[in-house]
Formats: sequence, structure tokens, C-alpha cells
Amino acid sequence: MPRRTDTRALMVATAAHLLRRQGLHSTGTSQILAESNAPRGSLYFHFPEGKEQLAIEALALSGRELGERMSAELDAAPAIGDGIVRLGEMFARSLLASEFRDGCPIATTALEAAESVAIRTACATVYDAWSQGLSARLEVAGATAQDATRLAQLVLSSIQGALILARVQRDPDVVRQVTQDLAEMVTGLAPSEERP
Amino acid sequence: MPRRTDTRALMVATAAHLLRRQGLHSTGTSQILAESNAPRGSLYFHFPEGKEQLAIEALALSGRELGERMSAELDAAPAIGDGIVRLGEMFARSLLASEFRDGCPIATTALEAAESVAIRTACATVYDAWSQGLSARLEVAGATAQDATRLAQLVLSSIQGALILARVQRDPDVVRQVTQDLAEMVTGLAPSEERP
Amino acid sequence: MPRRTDTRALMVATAAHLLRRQGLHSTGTSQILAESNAPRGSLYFHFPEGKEQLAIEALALSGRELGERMSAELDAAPAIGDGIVRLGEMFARSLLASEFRDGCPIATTALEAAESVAIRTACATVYDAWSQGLSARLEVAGATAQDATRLAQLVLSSIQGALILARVQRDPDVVRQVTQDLAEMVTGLAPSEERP
Amino acid sequence: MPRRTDTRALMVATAAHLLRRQGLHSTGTSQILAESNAPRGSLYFHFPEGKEQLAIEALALSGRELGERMSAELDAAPAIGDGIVRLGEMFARSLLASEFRDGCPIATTALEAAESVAIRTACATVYDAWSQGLSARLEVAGATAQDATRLAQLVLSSIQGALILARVQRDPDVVRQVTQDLAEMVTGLAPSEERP
DNA sequence: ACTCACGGGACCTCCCGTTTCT
DNA sequence: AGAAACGGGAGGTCCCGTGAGT
Repeated sequence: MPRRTDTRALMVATAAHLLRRQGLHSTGTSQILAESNAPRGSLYFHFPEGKEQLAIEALALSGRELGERMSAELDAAPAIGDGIVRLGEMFARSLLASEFRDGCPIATTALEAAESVAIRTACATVYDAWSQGLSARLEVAGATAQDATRLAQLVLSSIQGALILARVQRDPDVVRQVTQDLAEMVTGLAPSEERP
Repeated sequence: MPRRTDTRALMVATAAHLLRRQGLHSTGTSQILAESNAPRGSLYFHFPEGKEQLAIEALALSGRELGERMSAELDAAPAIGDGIVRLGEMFARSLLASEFRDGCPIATTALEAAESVAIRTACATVYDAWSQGLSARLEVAGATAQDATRLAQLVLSSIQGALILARVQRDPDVVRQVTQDLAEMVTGLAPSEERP
Repeated sequence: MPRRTDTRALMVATAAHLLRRQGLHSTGTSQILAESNAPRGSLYFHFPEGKEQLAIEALALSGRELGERMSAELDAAPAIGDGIVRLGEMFARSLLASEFRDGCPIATTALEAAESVAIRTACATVYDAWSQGLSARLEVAGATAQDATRLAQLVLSSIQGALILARVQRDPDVVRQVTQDLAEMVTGLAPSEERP
Repeated sequence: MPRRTDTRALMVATAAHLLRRQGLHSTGTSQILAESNAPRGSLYFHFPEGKEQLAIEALALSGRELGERMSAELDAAPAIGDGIVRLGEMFARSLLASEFRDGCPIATTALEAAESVAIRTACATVYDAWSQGLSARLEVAGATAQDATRLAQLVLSSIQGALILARVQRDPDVVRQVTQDLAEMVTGLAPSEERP
């Protein structure tokens, strides 16, 4: 017997997937419903606020999932620099596997939905979380708190931008190059406990 | 009859402005028409292919205009690093002056319009031009051709990404920080004729 | 909630009526909706394929209804010839009662919609059904299978053509004359069981 | 040096061609203009009343041209019955050569444009002319004036209807069968001077 | 004599949200 | 909870006709 949350969760997951590929305005509620095998009415039962509420939850889900994948990649490498390179590889693979449709699951919606405060906030929250994840690992690698924050923003920005360029150029190389450059930049860092 | 190009050019400029702020799907032809004080019929007279053709010309216009502004900023500083910092300042000012609506005039459309090859190509062309502008100045500053290309992509990516983050966080600081970090990175470059 | 078929059926009936009088291109979805007292959204709920799907169902409805009326007229006369004359009378009355607007409910759309295979097929199906109805009765009246088929096509063609002429001339006499001529032609037939 | 009537005549001919294939509502002024290589303004210079005036002239042209072809076919056969069969062959060839697009050049517009008195009249005029051409030859073949008129209407109606059926069935056989049946029907006629 | 550009209405489609009935 | 149907606004496209300008 299907639990009541199943349909709801499926709708969020479907929305997350479509938002990543198409953005907010290209993703109709009808498409979400069709791909979730759910009738129209169910959307407004589970999400009384409608499309926006669903989108916000979808962004949060994408943020969590991709955040975990990013953490896993970073932790899989001994040095932070290698971790960043792995990040680039991961995104490059996503792009190739999806014919350059799967870039950042947040960026498209973030740029489109400038008019909605709620959606903008949801995007900001995800970016903050990712940034903190990066920052924490940069501190462990030897950066001061301040440097870590700055470097995390730089790394995040560069990858975000590279994903845009890669999509329009249909070539994942930018992502790889950028992450390699970033890796070199952070290689100088020493483990924090060994600093004078 | 007004000179034939007036209305047409105004429509392209209006579209460029709206595309930068809202992206493609949030910008209706009606809005473009209304803000251009043009009747419906004129759109399909001047742009037989419709909205897509108008969008492509608008993207090209934005690309040209912003490209020139970027070049001007880069050339206004003695060192390439300072030029990049000026770039960041310029974008930060745009964001503040527009309540964080005016970011990159290409990025939103680039991410939204993945389905349209013509629009994607138009975006790619603009990014290429910008990248080459950066690359040329990096070569003058002493980078090898190969390094210049890589660094240009890194600079462009970082700024693109920082503009996204700045918009959702409603804080232009990321742009400033990122450009400062990039400036440091390129400071080591020496004018090419002085290299060993 | 009203029983599910009401609005839908009303829309088909309205479309059938308008198609008969105006043809496909002169009949806007707005007019169909207005005369059905239905909101826009209902059209694409009940007919996901849009106007074409609605038109096809309307043609089928007209074909069925008029087919039954034709059968009734044919069966109301003892001899097939008299039946054909009754057919002519029926069409003449329709023309007069509608100020020459109600001719054949299929013909206008059939000629207009040459570009749409689906609509053409729908029209062909109706004509086939009518032709077979005629043919069956001609066989009963003594015609061989082959003659019945040919005569049915002749009768159908003549009436179709006469309806066009009657509309443009605003005079139903052509229809009456043609059906009388056709009646004479089939009077020679003897009931099949009495044939040598 | 092109005479001023050249463009005008070309537009009428183009319109006649398109009206035959597509009918009135499917034929935009833009298409006529494009296929005539004429600018928009020229239409209203040569035809101040606009599309309707052009359509009326086009219908008249088609009526004249096809009337002459029909007369030629009728006169090319010794007996009126054979002439009618030739008529059928001619129409069957037109259908086949045009992938069933070229039927009667008047009928589609006649049925579509019920709302316009002027167009309806133009169609009626053409049908009258054709009918009289047929009638005259039937009289020569031995029919009384009254019979000739009736038979002409029957022949015209049958062919008109058969052209509709042939188009939707994508098979020109109806036209051939119908004209053969009509031929048999008029074979009994004797040259008028030999009648008692 | 001819043309560019305007002018805006109407077309079909599709959207998102709601209501009412099972 | 789910499902069917309503409700109407807005989307992009394309139409036909008109004047100001050569």
C-alpha cells in the first residue's frame, strides 16, 4: 500500500529534475503532473501554495542531493585540490550524460525567478549551504576562516559560470579547466594545525 | 515616415534590456512592444521569424555593448589585474543601480533557452567574443597564448557565477571579492617581451 | 459537477452546426465556445488535440445524424426513386429554412481542409457511410452489387453538387430537379428477387 | 519595359491558382503577394477593394479559362456523350497531376464565402456560364430547350459533387464513373433537326 | 506608380488555480 | 485523497488594410 507521501515526494523529485533541465518558466505544472502520473488536483492538495511551493521544495531537494554528492567527491580525495578536480569531473560527466541539459539545478531558476522573493531565498539557501561545505573543507586544508569563505565563493562562482559556458558551447572542457586552475590555487594551503 | 531603422532598433534595444532583467520566457512580445511604443504588426514585419529572431539580435546587441564596456574598463587600468577589478566594480554598480536586476545580459537566456539551437549559438558567440577580448589583453600582459585562453575562461566563468550569487544574495560583494582574487592570480604575469 | 458528457457533447454539436454553415476556417474556437457557453479551458480539457479533434468529432456527428435522416427518408417511400425525391425535398427544405446556409455539413470542410489528412479522412468516412446506405437500398430495389455502388456514387455526387449550385444561386430548385432526374434513372430497377 | 497591367494580371492568376487549391480563407494576401513577387501596397493600388475584389477577378478568370477548356473537350468529341466522358478525363487528370489539389476552382470558395454577396454572385455567374455552355451543346445534340437546361444542371452538379468525393477519397475514379453514367443518359438524344 | 512600415484585431494554444463530486 | 471539469487570462503568431513617404 502506497504511503501518502509517495505521490508528494515523487512530484518534488520530478519537479527538481525538470527545473534543472528547463528552468521554472519552461516547466509547466501539467508536465510535472504528467511525469508524476498524478492528477491536477493532487498538486494543490499537497502544495496549497501551488507551483511556487513545489518549486521551492524541489530546489531544496536538489540542493541537498547535489550538496551530498559534492561533499562525497571532496572527501574522496586526499587533498582539497584533487577534490575540486573531482567536482569538475562530476559536473562534466553530468553534462555529457544528459546532452548538456543537466547543469546546475539551481542556477536557471535563480536567474529566471528574480521576481519571486521566496524562490530567490530558496536558491540563496542552497548556495549558502554549498558554500559552507566548501569553506569547511578549505579550513581543514589550512585556510584561515576568512580565506576559506572567500575561496569557497570563488570556487562556487567559477564552477557555476563554467557550467553556463559549457552548456552553451556544448563542451565540458571549461568545467575541467576551471577546476584544475582552482586546484592549483589552493594547493599551497597547509593543514591548519601545522600552521605557526 | 520615420527613418526605417528607428522602430526596429528600438525594439531590439528594449528586448535586450528586458532579456537581461527577466530572461526570455518572462519577457512577452507584448511587453517588448509596449515599451517600444510599437504596434504588434511591426514585430513580424521587422522580424519575420518572430520572437526568437528578435531575441537573437538583442543578445548580439547586449554582447557588443557590454563587450565594449568591458574592453574600456580593462584598458582604463595600467595592469591587467587592476582592469579585472574595475570589471568587478562595473558589474557591482550595475547590480546596485538596478536593485540586483541587471546581471549578465546573456546568462539567463542562455540557461533558459537550451531547447533553441539558434539562441544557444547566439549566446555562445557572445561568450566567445568576450573571452577573446580578455584573452588578448592577458597575452599583452605576458601570458602565453595557451595560458591566456585558460585564464580568460576562468575569469569569465568566475564573474558569471559571481553575478548569479550576487543576485540571489542581493549583495554585490561576491563580485568584488572574486575579481580581486582573480586580480591577484594574474599579477604575476610579466609583459611578454620581458619574458626569458 | 454536471455529468461529464454534457459540455463536451454540446461543444461537438455546436461545432457541427457551425461547420455546416461556415466551414472550418470561418469557425473560430471562440465562437464555438461562446455558443456552447463553455470556457476556453474546457476545449483543451475535452479535446487535447484542439480544434482539429473537435472538428473531426463534429463531422462524425453530422455524418451520423444526416445519415439517419437520409435513411429515414429513403425508407419512408415505397420505391427507391420516390425515396431519392424525398431526399431532394429534405435538402431543399433545409436550404430554405436556413436562408441557404445549411447545405451539406461535410462538403465545405472537406474542400477547405485539404491540408489535414485527419480531417480529410473523417470526411471520406462519412461519405463512405452515406454511399453504402444508398447502395444497400439500391440493391434491395433490384440493382446488382456493382450497379448499386456506381449508382450510389452518382446519386451522392449529384446531390452534393446540386447543393453547391443551390447555395450560390439561392434557389433550391436544382436540388429538386436533380433528384427527380435521378429518380427516373433508377425507376427501371426491379426488386432483385423478381429478376430472371 | 513591363506594362502596368503585368503585375496586376499576375496577381489575379496567382490568386486564381491558390483559390483553387486552398480556398479563400486559407489563402492569405501575403501568400498571393509573395508568389506574385509584389509588395503589399501594390495589392491595394490595383485592387482598391482589397482581397475580395482580387478574389472576384480570380474566380472570373478561372471560370473563363476552365469554361474554354470544357468547351474544347466537348467539341473535340463527335457525340455529346463522348464529350462528357472527355470532361471527366480532363478533371481526373487535373486531380492526379496535382495530388488531388486541383478540383473545381470555384466550389471551395463558393462554399466558404457564403457571407459575401459579391463573391457568391461571382461564383453563380461562373456556374451559369458553364451551365449554358453545356446546355447549348445538349440542344445541338437534340434535347429540347427545357431538357437541355435540366440536363446541364444535372451534369454540372454530378461533376461538382464527384470532384469533392474524388478529393477526399484521393481517387479520381468517381469522376470517371459519374461522367460515364451521364454519357449513357444523354446517348438517347437525337440531333434536334431530326426530331418530329 | 509604388513601397515601407504601421496598426491593432483575431486566431489557436496553453497556462495555472479552483471547485465540486466520488 | 483522488479525479473531472471549470474558468478565463495570456502567450506567440499572423492576418488584412492603411498612410506617409518616395
